[in-house]
Amino acid sequence: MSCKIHAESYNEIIERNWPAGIKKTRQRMDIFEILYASENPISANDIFVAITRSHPQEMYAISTIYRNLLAFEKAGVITKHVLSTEDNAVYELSSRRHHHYAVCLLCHKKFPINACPLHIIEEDIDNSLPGFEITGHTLEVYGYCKDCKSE
Amino acid sequence: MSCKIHAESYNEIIERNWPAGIKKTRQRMDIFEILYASENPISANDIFVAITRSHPQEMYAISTIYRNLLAFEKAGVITKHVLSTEDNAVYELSSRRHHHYAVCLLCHKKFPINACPLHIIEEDIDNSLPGFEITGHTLEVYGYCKDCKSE
DNA sequence: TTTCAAATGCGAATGATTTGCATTTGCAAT
DNA sequence: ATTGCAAATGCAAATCATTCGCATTTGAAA
Repeated sequence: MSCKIHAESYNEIIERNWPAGIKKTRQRMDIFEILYASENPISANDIFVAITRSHPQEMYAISTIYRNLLAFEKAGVITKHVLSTEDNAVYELSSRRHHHYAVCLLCHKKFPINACPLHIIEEDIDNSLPGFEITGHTLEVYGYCKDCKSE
Repeated sequence: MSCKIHAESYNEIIERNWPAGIKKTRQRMDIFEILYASENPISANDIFVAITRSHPQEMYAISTIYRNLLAFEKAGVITKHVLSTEDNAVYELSSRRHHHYAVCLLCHKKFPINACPLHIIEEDIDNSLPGFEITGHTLEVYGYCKDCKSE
Protein backbone atom coordinates (compact mmCIF):
# COMPACT_ATOMS: atom_id res chain seq x y z
CA MET A 1 0.00 0.00 0.00
CA SER A 2 1.50 3.28 -1.08
CA CYS A 3 1.56 6.21 1.25
CA LYS A 4 1.49 9.48 -0.62
CA ILE A 5 1.36 12.65 1.35
CA HIS A 6 -1.13 15.00 -0.17
CA ALA A 7 0.69 18.04 1.07
CA GLU A 8 -1.35 20.68 -0.67
CA SER A 9 -4.38 20.92 -2.88
CA TYR A 10 -4.25 22.06 -6.47
CA ASN A 11 -5.73 25.31 -5.32
CA GLU A 12 -2.78 25.92 -3.07
CA ILE A 13 -0.35 24.85 -5.75
CA ILE A 14 -1.96 27.12 -8.28
CA GLU A 15 -2.01 29.92 -5.73
CA ARG A 16 1.68 29.49 -5.11
CA ASN A 17 2.84 29.03 -8.72
CA TRP A 18 0.54 31.25 -10.64
CA PRO A 19 2.50 33.43 -13.06
CA ALA A 20 2.29 37.17 -12.60
CA GLY A 21 0.27 39.11 -15.11
CA ILE A 22 -1.86 36.19 -16.28
CA LYS A 23 -5.52 36.48 -15.54
CA LYS A 24 -6.85 33.53 -13.62
CA THR A 25 -9.67 31.81 -15.48
CA ARG A 26 -11.32 28.45 -15.00
CA GLN A 27 -9.87 27.23 -18.29
CA ARG A 28 -6.33 28.27 -17.39
CA MET A 29 -6.53 26.70 -13.99
CA ASP A 30 -7.76 23.45 -15.51
CA ILE A 31 -4.94 23.45 -18.05
CA PHE A 32 -2.39 24.17 -15.36
CA GLU A 33 -3.77 21.35 -13.26
CA ILE A 34 -3.42 18.84 -16.10
CA LEU A 35 0.13 19.98 -16.82
CA TYR A 36 0.98 19.80 -13.14
CA ALA A 37 -0.38 16.28 -12.83
CA SER A 38 1.27 14.92 -15.98
CA GLU A 39 4.48 12.92 -15.64
CA ASN A 40 5.42 13.51 -19.27
CA PRO A 41 5.17 16.27 -21.83
CA ILE A 42 1.69 16.24 -23.39
CA SER A 43 0.05 17.65 -26.47
CA ALA A 44 -2.67 20.29 -26.75
CA ASN A 45 -5.07 17.57 -27.77
CA ASP A 46 -4.11 15.40 -24.79
CA ILE A 47 -4.99 18.32 -22.56
CA PHE A 48 -8.24 18.89 -24.38
CA VAL A 49 -9.25 15.25 -23.98
CA ALA A 50 -8.21 15.14 -20.33
CA ILE A 51 -10.21 18.23 -19.46
CA THR A 52 -13.22 17.08 -21.44
CA ARG A 53 -13.11 13.80 -19.51
CA SER A 54 -12.73 15.28 -16.06
CA HIS A 55 -15.15 18.17 -16.59
CA PRO A 56 -17.82 16.71 -18.87
CA GLN A 57 -20.30 19.42 -18.11
CA GLU A 58 -18.04 22.31 -19.09
CA MET A 59 -17.55 23.75 -22.55
CA TYR A 60 -14.07 23.94 -23.96
CA ALA A 61 -12.65 25.08 -27.26
CA ILE A 62 -9.42 23.57 -28.49
CA SER A 63 -8.39 27.05 -29.58
CA THR A 64 -8.56 28.15 -25.98
CA ILE A 65 -6.08 25.43 -25.11
CA TYR A 66 -3.68 26.66 -27.78
CA ARG A 67 -4.08 30.30 -26.82
CA ASN A 68 -3.40 29.56 -23.19
CA LEU A 69 -0.46 27.28 -23.86
CA LEU A 70 1.05 30.17 -25.79
CA ALA A 71 0.34 32.53 -22.92
CA PHE A 72 1.98 30.16 -20.44
CA GLU A 73 4.90 29.67 -22.77
CA LYS A 74 5.46 33.41 -23.10
CA ALA A 75 5.24 33.71 -19.34
CA GLY A 76 8.05 31.16 -19.06
CA VAL A 77 5.85 28.73 -17.15
CA ILE A 78 5.87 25.92 -19.69
CA THR A 79 8.24 24.75 -22.39
CA LYS A 80 7.12 23.56 -25.80
CA HIS A 81 8.95 20.68 -27.45
CA VAL A 82 8.68 19.50 -31.04
CA LEU A 83 10.31 16.20 -31.91
CA SER A 84 11.48 15.86 -35.47
CA THR A 85 9.76 12.47 -35.65
CA GLU A 86 6.35 13.62 -34.42
CA ASP A 87 3.82 15.93 -35.93
CA ASN A 88 2.53 17.79 -32.93
CA ALA A 89 4.08 19.82 -30.16
CA VAL A 90 4.15 18.72 -26.54
CA TYR A 91 4.29 20.87 -23.43
CA GLU A 92 5.51 20.57 -19.86
CA LEU A 93 6.00 22.81 -16.88
CA SER A 94 9.42 24.43 -17.18
CA SER A 95 10.03 23.80 -13.50
CA ARG A 96 9.25 20.12 -13.67
CA ARG A 97 12.08 17.63 -13.33
CA HIS A 98 12.32 16.40 -16.88
CA HIS A 99 14.03 13.93 -19.12
CA HIS A 100 15.56 14.43 -22.48
CA TYR A 101 15.28 11.72 -25.08
CA ALA A 102 17.29 9.77 -27.58
CA VAL A 103 14.97 9.25 -30.52
CA CYS A 104 15.39 6.51 -33.11
CA LEU A 105 15.09 7.86 -36.64
CA LEU A 106 13.74 4.55 -37.91
CA CYS A 107 11.29 3.18 -35.32
CA HIS A 108 10.67 6.54 -33.61
CA LYS A 109 10.98 5.04 -30.14
CA LYS A 110 12.01 7.51 -27.44
CA PHE A 111 14.59 6.53 -24.82
CA PRO A 112 14.95 8.80 -21.81
CA ILE A 113 18.53 9.85 -21.09
CA ASN A 114 20.08 11.27 -17.98
CA ALA A 115 22.26 13.98 -19.43
CA CYS A 116 20.92 17.47 -18.88
CA PRO A 117 23.18 20.26 -20.05
CA LEU A 118 21.54 23.02 -18.07
CA HIS A 119 24.61 23.87 -16.01
CA ILE A 120 26.83 24.22 -19.04
CA ILE A 121 24.24 26.32 -20.75
CA GLU A 122 23.80 28.60 -17.76
CA GLU A 123 27.51 29.14 -17.44
CA ASP A 124 27.89 29.82 -21.13
CA ILE A 125 24.99 32.24 -21.28
CA ASP A 126 26.22 34.11 -18.22
CA ASN A 127 29.43 34.72 -20.12
CA SER A 128 28.42 35.26 -23.70
CA LEU A 129 24.89 36.56 -23.40
CA PRO A 130 24.65 38.50 -20.15
CA GLY A 131 21.14 39.65 -19.34
CA PHE A 132 19.41 36.71 -21.00
CA GLU A 133 17.04 35.05 -18.56
CA ILE A 134 16.65 31.33 -19.12
CA THR A 135 13.21 29.86 -18.53
CA GLY A 136 13.48 26.49 -20.24
CA HIS A 137 15.35 24.38 -22.75
CA THR A 138 14.98 21.42 -25.06
CA LEU A 139 17.46 18.73 -26.00
CA GLU A 140 16.93 15.76 -28.28
CA VAL A 141 19.40 13.26 -29.56
CA TYR A 142 18.79 11.52 -32.89
CA GLY A 143 20.20 8.29 -34.22
CA TYR A 144 19.57 4.56 -34.44
CA CYS A 145 18.55 2.36 -31.56
CA LYS A 146 20.25 -0.97 -30.97
CA ASP A 147 17.47 -3.00 -32.58
CA CYS A 148 17.17 -0.89 -35.71
CA LYS A 149 20.91 -0.69 -36.19
CA SER A 150 21.20 -4.47 -36.36
CA GLU A 151 19.17 -4.59 -39.58
CA MET B 1 41.43 40.32 -49.91
CA SER B 2 40.23 36.94 -48.79
CA CYS B 3 42.00 33.86 -49.95
CA LYS B 4 39.74 30.87 -49.98
CA ILE B 5 41.11 27.61 -51.18
CA HIS B 6 38.62 25.87 -53.38
CA ALA B 7 39.91 22.46 -52.47
CA GLU B 8 37.31 20.33 -54.16
CA SER B 9 34.28 20.70 -56.36
CA TYR B 10 30.78 19.87 -55.22
CA ASN B 11 30.99 16.77 -57.33
CA GLU B 12 33.95 15.57 -55.33
CA ILE B 13 32.30 16.52 -52.06
CA ILE B 14 29.13 14.71 -53.01
CA GLU B 15 31.17 11.75 -54.16
CA ARG B 16 32.95 11.60 -50.83
CA ASN B 17 29.96 12.21 -48.54
CA TRP B 18 27.14 10.49 -50.32
CA PRO B 19 25.21 8.29 -47.91
CA ALA B 20 25.11 4.59 -48.64
CA GLY B 21 21.87 3.15 -49.92
CA ILE B 22 20.49 6.42 -51.25
CA LYS B 23 20.02 6.56 -54.99
CA LYS B 24 21.78 9.51 -56.54
CA THR B 25 19.36 11.73 -58.45
CA ARG B 26 19.73 15.22 -59.82
CA GLN B 27 17.23 16.50 -57.26
CA ARG B 28 19.03 14.95 -54.33
CA MET B 29 22.38 16.24 -55.44
CA ASP B 30 20.95 19.73 -55.80
CA ILE B 31 19.44 19.57 -52.33
CA PHE B 32 22.67 18.29 -50.86
CA GLU B 33 24.58 21.08 -52.56
CA ILE B 34 22.32 23.74 -51.07
CA LEU B 35 22.60 22.22 -47.60
CA TYR B 36 26.35 21.97 -47.97
CA ALA B 37 26.63 25.59 -49.00
CA SER B 38 24.35 26.99 -46.31
CA GLU B 39 25.90 28.50 -43.21
CA ASN B 40 22.72 28.11 -41.22
CA PRO B 41 19.88 25.64 -40.90
CA ILE B 42 17.34 26.26 -43.67
CA SER B 43 13.75 25.34 -44.36
CA ALA B 44 12.33 23.13 -47.09
CA ASN B 45 10.95 26.22 -48.75
CA ASP B 46 14.32 27.98 -48.59
CA ILE B 47 15.80 25.03 -50.42
CA PHE B 48 13.01 25.04 -52.95
CA VAL B 49 13.53 28.73 -53.67
CA ALA B 50 17.30 28.40 -53.86
CA ILE B 51 17.11 25.54 -56.32
CA THR B 52 14.46 27.24 -58.41
CA ARG B 53 16.71 30.29 -58.62
CA SER B 54 19.92 28.50 -59.50
CA HIS B 55 18.32 26.02 -61.90
CA PRO B 56 15.54 28.02 -63.53
CA GLN B 57 15.15 25.61 -66.40
CA GLU B 58 14.56 22.56 -64.24
CA MET B 59 11.27 21.34 -62.81
CA TYR B 60 10.98 20.80 -59.10
CA ALA B 61 8.18 19.78 -56.81
CA ILE B 62 8.19 20.93 -53.21
CA SER B 63 7.04 17.46 -52.23
CA THR B 64 10.26 16.08 -53.65
CA ILE B 65 12.19 18.36 -51.33
CA TYR B 66 10.28 17.06 -48.34
CA ARG B 67 10.60 13.44 -49.38
CA ASN B 68 14.33 13.76 -49.83
CA LEU B 69 14.87 15.69 -46.63
CA LEU B 70 13.15 12.81 -44.86
CA ALA B 71 15.36 10.31 -46.68
CA PHE B 72 18.48 12.24 -45.71
CA GLU B 73 17.27 12.53 -42.15
CA LYS B 74 16.66 8.79 -41.89
CA ALA B 75 20.10 8.20 -43.33
CA GLY B 76 21.54 10.33 -40.53
CA VAL B 77 22.96 12.85 -42.96
CA ILE B 78 20.93 15.82 -41.87
CA THR B 79 19.25 16.92 -38.64
CA LYS B 80 15.84 18.52 -38.50
CA HIS B 81 15.19 21.28 -35.96
CA VAL B 82 11.87 22.79 -34.95
CA LEU B 83 11.97 25.93 -32.85
CA SER B 84 9.01 26.46 -30.58
CA THR B 85 8.75 30.05 -31.84
CA GLU B 86 8.72 29.22 -35.55
CA ASP B 87 6.21 27.41 -37.64
CA ASN B 88 8.41 25.45 -39.99
CA ALA B 89 11.25 23.00 -39.60
CA VAL B 90 14.83 23.76 -40.59
CA TYR B 91 17.53 21.36 -41.65
CA GLU B 92 21.30 21.20 -41.62
CA LEU B 93 24.00 18.65 -42.33
CA SER B 94 24.58 16.63 -39.18
CA SER B 95 28.31 16.82 -39.73
CA ARG B 96 28.40 20.59 -40.06
CA ARG B 97 29.88 22.63 -37.27
CA HIS B 98 26.74 24.13 -35.79
CA HIS B 99 25.47 26.55 -33.22
CA HIS B 100 22.71 26.16 -30.76
CA TYR B 101 20.52 29.11 -29.96
CA ALA B 102 19.03 31.03 -27.09
CA VAL B 103 15.60 32.10 -28.30
CA CYS B 104 13.63 35.00 -26.85
CA LEU B 105 10.03 34.04 -26.14
CA LEU B 106 8.86 37.60 -26.70
CA CYS B 107 10.73 39.01 -29.71
CA HIS B 108 11.70 35.61 -31.15
CA LYS B 109 15.26 36.72 -31.82
CA LYS B 110 17.82 33.90 -31.91
CA PHE B 111 21.20 34.30 -30.24
CA PRO B 112 23.87 31.74 -31.06
CA ILE B 113 25.51 30.21 -28.01
CA ASN B 114 28.76 28.33 -27.66
CA ALA B 115 27.71 25.50 -25.39
CA CYS B 116 27.37 22.18 -27.16
CA PRO B 117 26.60 19.25 -24.90
CA LEU B 118 27.63 16.54 -27.37
CA HIS B 119 30.39 15.12 -25.19
CA ILE B 120 28.18 14.77 -22.16
CA ILE B 121 25.49 13.19 -24.27
CA GLU B 122 27.88 10.72 -25.84
CA GLU B 123 29.25 9.69 -22.48
CA ASP B 124 25.81 9.30 -21.00
CA ILE B 125 24.46 7.30 -23.93
CA ASP B 126 27.49 5.03 -23.92
CA ASN B 127 26.62 4.18 -20.34
CA SER B 128 22.86 4.12 -20.19
CA LEU B 129 21.89 3.24 -23.74
CA PRO B 130 24.65 1.06 -25.18
CA GLY B 131 24.20 0.29 -28.86
CA PHE B 132 22.47 3.57 -29.70
CA GLU B 133 24.26 5.28 -32.56
CA ILE B 134 24.07 9.06 -32.39
CA THR B 135 23.77 10.90 -35.70
CA GLY B 136 22.66 14.35 -34.56
CA HIS B 137 21.12 16.40 -31.81
CA THR B 138 19.21 19.59 -31.15
CA LEU B 139 19.41 22.01 -28.26
CA GLU B 140 17.49 25.20 -27.76
CA VAL B 141 17.35 27.51 -24.78
CA TYR B 142 14.26 29.61 -24.17
CA GLY B 143 13.85 32.75 -22.13
CA TYR B 144 13.91 36.52 -22.30
CA CYS B 145 16.61 38.55 -24.00
CA LYS B 146 18.10 41.58 -22.29
CA ASP B 147 15.99 44.08 -24.22
CA CYS B 148 12.68 42.33 -23.69
CA LYS B 149 13.35 41.72 -20.02
CA SER B 150 13.74 45.44 -19.35
CA GLU B 151 10.11 46.09 -20.25
C1' DT C 1 19.82 -2.08 -74.23
C1' DT C 2 16.49 -3.81 -71.23
C1' DT C 3 14.22 -3.91 -66.87
C1' DC C 4 12.04 -2.53 -62.82
C1' DA C 5 11.99 -0.75 -58.28
C1' DA C 6 12.49 3.61 -56.68
C1' DA C 7 11.99 8.60 -57.46
C1' DT C 8 9.45 12.46 -59.33
C1' DG C 9 5.77 15.95 -60.63
C1' DC C 10 1.47 17.34 -59.81
C1' DG C 11 -2.49 18.30 -57.47
C1' DA C 12 -5.32 17.22 -53.85
C1' DA C 13 -5.74 15.95 -48.96
C1' DT C 14 -4.38 16.24 -44.20
C1' DG C 15 -4.31 17.99 -39.82
C1' DA C 16 -2.17 20.77 -36.31
C1' DT C 17 -2.47 25.38 -35.22
C1' DT C 18 -4.31 30.16 -35.77
C1' DT C 19 -7.67 33.73 -36.42
C1' DG C 20 -12.05 36.75 -36.69
C1' DC C 21 -15.82 37.98 -34.34
C1' DA C 22 -19.78 37.98 -31.30
C1' DT C 23 -20.38 36.86 -26.50
C1' DT C 24 -18.86 36.12 -21.81
C1' DT C 25 -16.07 36.89 -17.76
C1' DG C 26 -12.52 38.34 -14.26
C1' DC C 27 -11.58 41.98 -11.55
C1' DA C 28 -10.64 46.85 -10.48
C1' DA C 29 -12.99 50.99 -9.45
C1' DT C 30 -16.93 52.76 -7.95
C1' DA D 1 -22.72 44.60 -4.30
C1' DT D 2 -22.77 46.75 -8.92
C1' DT D 3 -20.69 48.57 -12.98
C1' DG D 4 -17.44 48.97 -16.86
C1' DC D 5 -14.29 47.31 -19.84
C1' DA D 6 -10.24 45.00 -21.44
C1' DA D 7 -9.11 40.48 -21.84
C1' DA D 8 -10.62 35.68 -22.50
C1' DT D 9 -13.67 32.35 -24.64
C1' DG D 10 -16.50 29.48 -27.99
C1' DC D 11 -17.29 28.60 -32.44
C1' DA D 12 -16.42 28.01 -37.09
C1' DA D 13 -13.67 29.04 -40.75
C1' DA D 14 -9.01 29.89 -42.51
C1' DT D 15 -4.10 28.95 -42.81
C1' DC D 16 -0.33 26.67 -44.30
C1' DA D 17 3.47 23.41 -43.63
C1' DT D 18 3.72 18.85 -44.71
C1' DT D 19 2.09 14.41 -46.70
C1' DC D 20 -0.04 11.36 -50.05
C1' DG D 21 -1.98 9.01 -54.40
C1' DC D 22 -1.03 8.01 -58.79
C1' DA D 23 0.58 8.28 -63.52
C1' DT D 24 5.08 9.03 -65.52
C1' DT D 25 10.09 9.17 -65.52
C1' DT D 26 14.69 7.68 -64.29
C1' DG D 27 19.02 5.55 -62.18
C1' DA D 28 21.68 1.79 -62.24
C1' DA D 29 22.09 -3.26 -62.18
C1' DA D 30 22.08 -7.18 -65.17
